[in-house]
Amino acid sequence: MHRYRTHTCGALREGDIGIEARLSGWCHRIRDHGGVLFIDLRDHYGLTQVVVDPDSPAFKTAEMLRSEWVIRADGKVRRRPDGTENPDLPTGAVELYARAIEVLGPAAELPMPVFGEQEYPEETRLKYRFLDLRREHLHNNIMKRGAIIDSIRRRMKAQGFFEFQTPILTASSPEGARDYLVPSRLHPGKFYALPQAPQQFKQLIMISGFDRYFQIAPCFRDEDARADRSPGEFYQLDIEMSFVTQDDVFDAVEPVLRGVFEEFSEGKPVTQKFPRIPFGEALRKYGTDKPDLRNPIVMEDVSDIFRGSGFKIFARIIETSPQGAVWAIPAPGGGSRAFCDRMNSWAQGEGQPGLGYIFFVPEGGKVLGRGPIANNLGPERTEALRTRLRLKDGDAVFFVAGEPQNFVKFAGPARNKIGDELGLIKKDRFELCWIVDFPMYEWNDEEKKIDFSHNPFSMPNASVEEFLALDPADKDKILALKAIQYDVVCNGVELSSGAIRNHRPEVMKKAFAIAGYDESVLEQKFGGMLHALSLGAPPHGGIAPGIDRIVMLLCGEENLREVVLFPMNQRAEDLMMGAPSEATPKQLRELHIRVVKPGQSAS
RNA sequence: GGGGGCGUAGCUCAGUUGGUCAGAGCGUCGGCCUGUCACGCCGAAGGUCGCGGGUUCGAGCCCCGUCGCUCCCGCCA
Repeated sequence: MHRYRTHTCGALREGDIGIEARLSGWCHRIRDHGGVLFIDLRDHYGLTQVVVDPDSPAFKTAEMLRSEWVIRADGKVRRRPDGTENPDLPTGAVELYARAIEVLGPAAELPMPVFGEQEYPEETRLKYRFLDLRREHLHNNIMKRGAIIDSIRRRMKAQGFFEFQTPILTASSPEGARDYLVPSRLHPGKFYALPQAPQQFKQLIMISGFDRYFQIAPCFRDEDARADRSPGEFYQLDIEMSFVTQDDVFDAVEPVLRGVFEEFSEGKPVTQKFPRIPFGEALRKYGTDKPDLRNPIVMEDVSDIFRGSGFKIFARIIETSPQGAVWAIPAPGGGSRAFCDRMNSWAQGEGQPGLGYIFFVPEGGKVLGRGPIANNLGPERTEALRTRLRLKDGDAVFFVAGEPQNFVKFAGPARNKIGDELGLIKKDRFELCWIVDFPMYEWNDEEKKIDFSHNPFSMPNASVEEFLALDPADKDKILALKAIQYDVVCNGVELSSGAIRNHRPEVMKKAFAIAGYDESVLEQKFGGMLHALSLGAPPHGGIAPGIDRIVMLLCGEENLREVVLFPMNQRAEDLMMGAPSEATPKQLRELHIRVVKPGQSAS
């Protein structure tokens, strides 16, 4: 007989009745009836009930056992007595009638229980992550994560992609995040950077003559966390292809994403053909470049209705500012003063002056708009609004006004809030889309200069000749320029960003010049890359969907920590391992490093 | 760096206008219990009400500061 087990705790069935079995696992739950004692023995595979009678030689040991002790139990598999079967358990028809129990790993009193679903503070859960991971919920999430990654690999390989490994100790990459630095022992005063993404490497792999690269790649960024953004490190499905257009990238990636979502969505519908929404349209309709398409609300510009109207606040905004506009957020079913007032106070809580509204009620066979805006706007214009937005009695419409570039930051959340409050969001589905035609540049109003809008390594959507001919002074033309860059969005979560790369050194130099960077800056920071591009680079492009976010969505979680094995807390600390920690003087000496803490003097 | 929310037993939380307000459930420990599977019953331990200061005859409750957790903004694909 094996030292520890003949079966796992999820294995025994009716067909095993009568055999001698040996199980090892954790004491999940112990029920002591004085005479007879039940132990739910748990391992990775499942749960089996172990029964110990007073006349069993194991009884004395069994009485000492506590939750989460690791034991080995030997005995005969027998049918549970009539009426005591547990249909909720795959092993529920049988039990192990214990003859011998060996304690393999006793447990001190637990800081948090494994049994049960009681919520525990994040801090405790992270410090004792191994206990939390024993719990069914997290355990399942992590296993699902592994299965999702397996599926992604399988799908990528089936499409002719090949997995490469890229360095972890490297130099800074083109993304704009803060780097994690690693001091060099051999080169005093010099540092490696951990890759923010294998961006330059994957491009170099294409320049090296390979094709269809992918990697489940660790990425390191020293930036602050969010619920959907891990501090420090995360994983991307990093992809790059040569001789491709944007359509080729979409054709390669869309089936992988759709396939993996369908495989793990547990029956929830998944978008079959991802719509392609231009960046500008996304802002206009949804107020964000990562729209949640489960929310049916589509905003509309209704400036013309307010222009010169009796509602002076909006009329004046449209008159006085060349960009001034009024957008309508239709709210089907929101047609009550109580709801509109509630949204108004929500807006004020968000730091807005308020959220204007009209709500529609039936009166004398007609539908009338109510509220201060309707009163000032007059019945004709109110009716024009209502028909344009296809609203009926019992509905409402909210307004955001000002310059769109300023109010979209509020309009998007308002659309989400209204959709959420009114129950309009079709949960239980995965709505994916591409966001395309990102602007290449944007205006930096603080520094009064043109900046890269996103990744400076994207190809501008113009011919080489056109682009090189751009006059840096022609601000409007430059700001109207699009990059061949795209995002994938699912349920309002940005999964990924990608681009056709700028593989022409002269275009790259021009692109940086427009953003005000001297050629020497480019040479200094990306000289290696530039040089590589000048020695025969294929047109290439790719994308890098966030693995953690995909898993989070498919597990139905709101926080990445629920799908990462050993996550750090929001302040980028590993409470279990105690990272970061101070280095010893010897380590620092070898690295030629002297630590100056905030408030200390360098001397 | 900034803003919001939270902080009472190991955990989840209650605690009224400032006046028996140091409480419940779960967990832990002890006792009883031969068919439970959220076992049941009895009992016990467990608290600087995050910390510091202030107002008050009196503070878990009000005020100021501070720390921690969390969500968001900045930042970041």
